[in-house]
Amino acid sequence: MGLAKTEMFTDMQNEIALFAKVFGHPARVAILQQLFRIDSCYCGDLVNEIGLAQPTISQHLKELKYLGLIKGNVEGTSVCYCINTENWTKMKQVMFQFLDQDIRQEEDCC
Amino acid sequence: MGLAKTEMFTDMQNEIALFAKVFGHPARVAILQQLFRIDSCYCGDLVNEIGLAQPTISQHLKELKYLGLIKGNVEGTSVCYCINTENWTKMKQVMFQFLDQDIRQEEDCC
DNA sequence: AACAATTATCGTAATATTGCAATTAAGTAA
DNA sequence: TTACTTAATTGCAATATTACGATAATTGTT
Repeated sequence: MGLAKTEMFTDMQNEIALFAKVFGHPARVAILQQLFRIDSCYCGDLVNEIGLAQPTISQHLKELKYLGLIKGNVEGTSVCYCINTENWTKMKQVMFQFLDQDIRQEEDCC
Repeated sequence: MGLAKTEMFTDMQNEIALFAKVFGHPARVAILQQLFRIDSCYCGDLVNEIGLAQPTISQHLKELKYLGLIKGNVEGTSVCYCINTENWTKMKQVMFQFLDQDIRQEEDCC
């Protein structure tokens, strides 16, 4: 199939999966780390830094933008990308709630 | 292609992506939530609870087990699955470090 | 206008993922 | 042994993802 049956799951479960999926490729992880690290965040800089072809980087940026985790600001012929800190914080709350499920559990059940 | 060029990225970036990828499907999110929630965690219970076919659940369990996030204990003809709390904690440290990159950043850069 | 620089989009090939029917494997019970 | 229960594996079809060459779109420059 290759198609997740999203209608079987809760909105929260689907939201967690969507955020996780976008982090599920090392190029997007690298892009985000780079955006956090540097001030100048032009698309071309990311292409040079990461080493994938320009259309590939552009495609990854599109996915990150679609989820609202980054913003793109046109500056002349370049586009300055950066983290959307407000949405990043919201995403963190969702992911932390999921990852912190173990706070009460002390032992493995089997 | 469909093939991530993992050799271009750091071990940490690939590790983050691997963990994230396994959370990138709502069925696996649901399985993990169920394992945290209930004590009896037989494979059959998960099949009934989640509503996907048994081979599909079994396949998702295999991926979670491969990453060390769950353990499977054979009990007669059943298999009792549960969270591997030690590895879950280690995974959390990796993911938290990635997600918490914004703690110093106050404003969007553009 | 013509050209250059930068990024987005399109099209396509290769690979990965998802889901399940059918089957197999492994244990239990009669 | 035979029958039953439960879970893993196999095989396959449908869809998704990744990567990039070619091209288009946009803006700036001369």
